[in-house]
Formats: sequence, C-alpha cells, structure tokens
Amino acid sequence: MHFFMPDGSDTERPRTRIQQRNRDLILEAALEVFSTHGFRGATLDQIASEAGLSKPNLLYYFPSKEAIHNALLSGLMDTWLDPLRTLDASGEPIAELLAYVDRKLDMSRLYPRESRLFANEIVQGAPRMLDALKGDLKNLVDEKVAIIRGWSSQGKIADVHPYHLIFSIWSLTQHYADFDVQVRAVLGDEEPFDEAPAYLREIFLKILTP
Amino acid sequence: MHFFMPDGSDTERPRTRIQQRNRDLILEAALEVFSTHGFRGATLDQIASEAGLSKPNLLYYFPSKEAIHNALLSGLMDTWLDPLRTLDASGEPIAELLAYVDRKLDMSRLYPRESRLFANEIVQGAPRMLDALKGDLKNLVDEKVAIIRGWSSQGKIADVHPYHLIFSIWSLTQHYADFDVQVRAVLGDEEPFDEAPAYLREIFLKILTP
DNA sequence: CCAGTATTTGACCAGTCGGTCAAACAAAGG
DNA sequence: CCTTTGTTTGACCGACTGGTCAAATACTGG
Repeated sequence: MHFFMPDGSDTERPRTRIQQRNRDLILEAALEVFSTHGFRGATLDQIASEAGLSKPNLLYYFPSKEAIHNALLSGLMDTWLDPLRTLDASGEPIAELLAYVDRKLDMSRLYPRESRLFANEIVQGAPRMLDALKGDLKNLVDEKVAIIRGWSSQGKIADVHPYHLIFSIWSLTQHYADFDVQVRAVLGDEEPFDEAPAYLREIFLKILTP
Repeated sequence: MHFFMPDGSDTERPRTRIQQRNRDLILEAALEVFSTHGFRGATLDQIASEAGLSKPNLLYYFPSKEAIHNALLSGLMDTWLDPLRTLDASGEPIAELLAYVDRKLDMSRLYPRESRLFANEIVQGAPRMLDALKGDLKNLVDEKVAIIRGWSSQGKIADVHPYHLIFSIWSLTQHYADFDVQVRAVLGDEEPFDEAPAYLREIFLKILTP
C-alpha cells in the first residue's frame, strides 16, 4: 500500500476532509500573519495560535516555516497574475486596458492581505520569489507588452512605454492595498475605494487616448 | 557639572566628534538592515556587525532597538516630505506639479533604502508611525490639496481628485524604489531610471492638462 | 603625570525562535 | 473487540533574541 505524507512532500495529494480543512486553516492564518509582519517577522507560534492549532500540529502538515510561506506564495501567484492574463489582444484596446485596471483595483479591494504579502516579499528583495519574477512574471509581461506595442503602432492607443505603463497599473492599484493605512490616515473619513475607481479610469483614459 | 547622556535621552545634545560619528554609523547600518528586513525581522547583532561595533556598544548610544528605529524614522520624515513642502502656490501650476513628480522620483533613485524603510513600516500597518501619518503628514497634504483645488477651480489644471492625485505621485515614484527588484526582473537589462522620468512627465502632463 | 570621564567589550541572562520526538489520542475497518 | 492508520500534543532542544553589567580600556583637562 502507498503511504500518504501529510506534510505535502508527496507529489500526489489524496487529501482527506480533515487534511484539507487544516491545511486551509494554516494557510489562512499564515496569510494573516506573514502579510502583517513579513517572513522573518512572523512566528510559527503566532500562526499556530491564529489557526487554532498547536505548533507541532502545524509542522505535521508543513515541514517548515518556509514551506508554509512557499505554499502561500505559489498558491497565490496564479490568482495574482490572472487579471493580466485576461488581457485580450482581440478586444478593443482602451477598453481592455481600462478593464485590466478595474480588475487589478478589485484585487486590492478584495484581497489586500495577498497584496501586502507580495509587497512585503518584494520590498525586502524577494529572496524567495526572484525566480518566479524573472520567469513566469517576466514571460507573461513580455507577452502582453507585445500586444500593447501592437496597439500603439496601429494608433489605437497613445504611444507610451509599455513596460512602464504596466508598472503604473500595478503601482496605482496596489497602492490602495499596500499603503492602506497611510491612504486612510490622509483621507480621514473618506473611503478610499469610493473615488479610486473613477479616478483611475479617468487618468488612464487620458494616458491611453492617442 | 552636567553629565551628558550618550543614549540620547537628554534633550540637549553636546555631541563630541566620536559620538556624532558612531551615532551616524549606527543609523546608517540600521537603515540598511531595517529597510531590508523590517523592524521585527532586523536584529541588533546584524546592525552592530554592519556598523562595525559591538552590540553592547550600540546600546550605549541608543537605549533600545526601537529607539534606533524611531531615531531613523523621525530623522528621515522631514527629508521625505520636503519635496511636497516645496510645492509653491504662486508658481505655474502644471510646472510646479511636474517638478514635484521629478523631485519625488529623484528621491526614489537616490534614497531607495529610505523609501523601503517607510514602505516596510506602512505595509505592516505603521504601528510606530501612525501618529506622524495622521498628524504632520495629513496636515501637510491638506494644505497642499487646498492649493491644488485652487488651481483646479481656476481652470489652470484639470479637475482631478486632489488627494488621489497625490497618491498617484507617491505610488508611481516610490514604486521604482520599493519594488526595484521586481521592476528590474521584468525589464531585464534596461535600466528603470532611464525611461521613468520621461514616462512620468508624459503621463502627468496628460493627467493635469485641462 | 594623574584623576575623572567617556567609550568599549566579554560574559551573561531570561525569553523566544524554529523544530523534534515519543507518547497519547481518534477513526475506521474487519 | 482489536489493529492499523492518521492526528494531536506536552515536553524538550539548541540557537538566537533584546538587553544588562561589571570590568577593562581610551581620552581629556589639569
């Protein structure tokens, strides 16, 4: 018979309900803790207590602190890149890009902890994510940049630097998640996400209109 | 005679050369370490070794780890807000705002560690900086927002949301410092700061032109 | 030179870190 | 019922954490 490794070191994963549930509990707790303290600043005790499990129990499901972090990052990377992946070369250029901005801003509003998890990692030099940045991320961006270049040369959108355009979209949308506390401190009572969507649509329309 | 407290707890500070030098060494090392690991992720041993001093010697000049962090933050806050403070109500509106963007981008290029120090702190909820955000920062922003509103209502610049306009400037410029490793991973060999200034001038001109 | 002050450090401490392990406990099938 | 497999945990470990302290060393003015 084949023995099942609960720490995830096995490639095939015939998860039982309880395993699925506890892995989810741990990843949810880890997201909370890693996103507010960074990798080195987070502790297994914090994650365990947040998950309502004992520390040895965490390490029954994951072999190490780093393994939890890796599972989080790789599990979220796809979700995070989805809005860009959806950018459609055959769509109407400006509408496509504005829709991308919208989706990205939605991510900041709905998944701020995920945004801050990545922000922490990247601000600190992305020591556990560099390969993904230079690999999957760069490849996807390169592919979409080619589409944008095409739109520019056809005169469908303004002739702006495509890489820096994408950086703009990332920075402007993620700012509302990553720097949430600063945005709210400055705005006072005004809710950031009340005005942000219209504002971003307005300025990107100006940026992109030929 | 009056005894001098080297740990800085005294309000008056008749620093000797050696005190000035070692305090500077410590703050420089602390900037390096805090900006790449965050407050909780940084250790006194790291800072001490980076500064070329022993750990007890650090604590001769500063009473605690948090005191070093506080000294860094408050010492840098003024520098950090200077570019905004310079925004001149009597200048030519669009030129003033574009010059602010330029100065802010220069800060990202010349002082990326300082930018990342703040980024770390704010992403993690700014537990040691909230008062400054709600106080000095908000006051300065409110003041400058009034100027921008004036320019808008006079038709000198486009009628954009002034707070979100300022957030745009912060996020777009600081992105090149805070997310440097991601920007470089995507750009490959291209140097980010070669194109960034022209790109930002171009898009902010579009955003601001009435 | 000396006395007093400023600076530096090795040794140390209590608490916390990530991680281990054997033993206890639960579940399920026969 | 018993056995097997899966799950949980208390107790523990060595390494490291921020911080202390007394003693040693440098520096200064007289």
